[in-house]
Amino acid sequence: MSQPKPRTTTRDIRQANRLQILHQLLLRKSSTRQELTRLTGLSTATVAHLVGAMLAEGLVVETGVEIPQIGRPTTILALNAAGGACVGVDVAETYIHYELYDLMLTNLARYDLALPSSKIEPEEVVQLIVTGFDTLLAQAAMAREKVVGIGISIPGPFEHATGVSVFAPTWGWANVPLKAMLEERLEIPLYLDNPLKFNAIAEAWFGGGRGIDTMAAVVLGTGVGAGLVIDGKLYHGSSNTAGEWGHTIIVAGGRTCRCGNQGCLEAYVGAPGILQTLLEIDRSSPLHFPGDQTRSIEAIATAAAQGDAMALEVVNRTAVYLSAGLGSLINFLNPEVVIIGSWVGALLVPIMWEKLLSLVERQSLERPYMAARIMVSDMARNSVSLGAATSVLEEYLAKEGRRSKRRLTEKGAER
Amino acid sequence: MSQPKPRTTTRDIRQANRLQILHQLLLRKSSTRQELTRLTGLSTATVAHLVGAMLAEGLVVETGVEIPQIGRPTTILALNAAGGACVGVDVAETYIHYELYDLMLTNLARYDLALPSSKIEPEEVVQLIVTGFDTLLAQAAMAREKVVGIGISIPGPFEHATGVSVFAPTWGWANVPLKAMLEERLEIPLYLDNPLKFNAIAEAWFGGGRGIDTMAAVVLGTGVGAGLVIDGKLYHGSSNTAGEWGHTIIVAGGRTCRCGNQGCLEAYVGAPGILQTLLEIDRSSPLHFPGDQTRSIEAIATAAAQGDAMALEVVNRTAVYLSAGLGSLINFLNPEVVIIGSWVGALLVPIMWEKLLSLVERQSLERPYMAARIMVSDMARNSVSLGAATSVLEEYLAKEGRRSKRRLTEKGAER
DNA sequence: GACATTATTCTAACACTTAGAATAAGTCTT
DNA sequence: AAGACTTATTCTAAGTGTTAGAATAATGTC
Repeated sequence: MSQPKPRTTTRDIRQANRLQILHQLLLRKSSTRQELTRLTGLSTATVAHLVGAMLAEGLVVETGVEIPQIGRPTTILALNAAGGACVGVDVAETYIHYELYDLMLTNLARYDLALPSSKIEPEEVVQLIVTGFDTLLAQAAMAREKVVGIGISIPGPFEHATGVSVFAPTWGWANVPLKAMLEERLEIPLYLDNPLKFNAIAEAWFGGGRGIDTMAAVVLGTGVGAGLVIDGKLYHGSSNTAGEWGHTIIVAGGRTCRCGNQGCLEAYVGAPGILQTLLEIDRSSPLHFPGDQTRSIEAIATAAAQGDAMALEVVNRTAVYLSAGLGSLINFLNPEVVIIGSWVGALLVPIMWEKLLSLVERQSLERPYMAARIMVSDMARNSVSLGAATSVLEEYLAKEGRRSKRRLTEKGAER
Repeated sequence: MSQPKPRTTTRDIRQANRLQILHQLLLRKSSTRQELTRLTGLSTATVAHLVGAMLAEGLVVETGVEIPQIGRPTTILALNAAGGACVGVDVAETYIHYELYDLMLTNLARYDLALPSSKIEPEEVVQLIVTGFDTLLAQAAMAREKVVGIGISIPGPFEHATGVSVFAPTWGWANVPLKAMLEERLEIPLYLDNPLKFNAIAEAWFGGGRGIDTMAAVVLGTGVGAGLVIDGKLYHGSSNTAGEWGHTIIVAGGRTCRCGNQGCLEAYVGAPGILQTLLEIDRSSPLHFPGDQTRSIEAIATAAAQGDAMALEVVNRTAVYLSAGLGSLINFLNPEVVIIGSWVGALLVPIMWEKLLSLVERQSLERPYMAARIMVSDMARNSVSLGAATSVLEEYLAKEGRRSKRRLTEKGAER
């Protein structure tokens, strides 16, 4: 407020309107000027004007006409899917997942790479990203020049202002200037952030958060966290760590969490926490496969579905813990939608659904509970890669006149 | 996003710029066109233009000149404090507090009314607000016509869309159309909300939240809660109940809270919760004055300050609970500032300060903790009444051309 | 071919902000 | 007291937008 903020100008209005149109085209795959007028609330003149500019830019194409019973046919518009490509890379602790998309975010290629469980140096990760990117392009025979940007998800907090990966817990990284390192090798626009944020973006654009203003996209996997969307925008917080819901304390003085604190939600409803609950019930449970979290959680899910008492007990206790966390979240944030995602969520939450809902209802206040629609993510695709690609695409779409500006500069240089 | 939102127009830009100038004038008491240019980042032309309009409207006045060593003197500008008045009313469970302010939010009069501890009907409260308002005006010899609006804080959730007070716990109210009832009696613009929101607004404008984008204003009194400011604006949530932090669960299966749930933060760090902690330590503690919460908490504070072991134990345990709630809040919201307010906060937090900070540090992640400045509120004034008046004043200032528009309408009627 | 209907583009009006020129209001110098 | 200098404020014209309504386009029907 006291800082000399960038001024708001009429250009910002145009930009926002433009992005609104592009959003709709992305979500609906195709549309018409008339429909866009209704959807955006803009005048037909404005829509025609902006669409005209996008057609000239090559960002949008006319894909056909719709002939009505009577009257002039309506031109059908769509994003120029082939006008470029974008990439989402999900760097996790045990793998790197690469996905290539066109400008309508249709998946064109994907590629997986397992990481060794040992410590890994930043340089190695950079190298793997670079070579994996090349492999991905080769797979789809995509020209490098067509890629408008790469979104990269990295574990741990990321600082946008400096481009620094602040802390990657399992690898012991601290303050790695990852963005600069990558920029040196990949001369393409980059967008880095952590998977919670990207998952939330994917849900907001393509999942249960479509058209929703306020949402929490909860991740229930090995780790636990949330990405928050407020007023239709991803909320970063003051140092880009908002949404660290997994370290909400639900049992004062309870289990020790990997963050060093006691009683964190993650220590109860993250995969290792759930397995700990299992072992507390039965130290030698046959559902537990040491060293294989995924298999163990799957075993619990299967057994519970078949009515196994021990598995059900684990699921029920987990529901109690989870509902405490969800209730607090709903009370505090008062979101329209809460979407539960990631693999543990997908495996276990459907089994505990009824119980979970009634527990959340009990553990939250009436009004916020009534306002919140709780759901399990229905995204078929890899939400982190998709969200990463979406972020970089959004940056690309937002900036107008990329091409024409460049042309202008070239003209300027010719003189 | 799919609803036909109101369009953004250039008027909105003007409105925002106007409000920015008025904000600065309100915060600084007086300023100059030059200074406003620097503070807002607008051009001198725009500032002069907007200030010109406000002078014509009578909203701003030139209060003098500042004669520099050299050059043309600078005109000093200020809000036209005497141009109107606004009122903040804080309806609590045991009292109603009325305050009258001028347009620079300088307090002109105040008035208190004790409420009986019995149940009270909506009609009675409406009546008391109306007569109290008259008393307040009489006290300051203020003409009723000069009041531009009344901000009213009521306990429990309030629904802006319908003007309904959803639920006032102690009085057993449910879905009372309070706004309509008041509007019928007071033909003056009204703004209703609950005290958490108004306290946050007061802190954001005049307390530790000045110039801060993201903030949580925590209230530690009989009840516990927070008001959230995000991106410089009060955050309401999807059904205007965001910030219900007091019912965050910190001890799964713990104490029963008055909300019916178990283990809520409020059951541990609200005044009754703290007294329960005291009685758990010593069932017949001399620090406990049955039926007099305030006195009991004061007694604990005094005894702890003098080194009384039992009081210190109560304070320490409270610090442990409170830090769990604060840590979770800081992790989840990642605010720039956390301000602890209300009477229990004022009495006990300074005593536990060092301990509390180190506990919060331990119970939150490093980055969000480092980003958050935690502080005890330093507002001398009644923050709820002030925030209520501020809200209504802001609405008044935001709308341009109130007077001139009215004039136009009158002209229109003359024809 | 005239008419009806719907889509799209064109035109002129209107609402802003703002760079830079012009003007205003002082002090300082001579 | 006139002119130089300095800073504040206003004025002017240009630039960027949106948009209502007129004009035009494209189709089917009679």
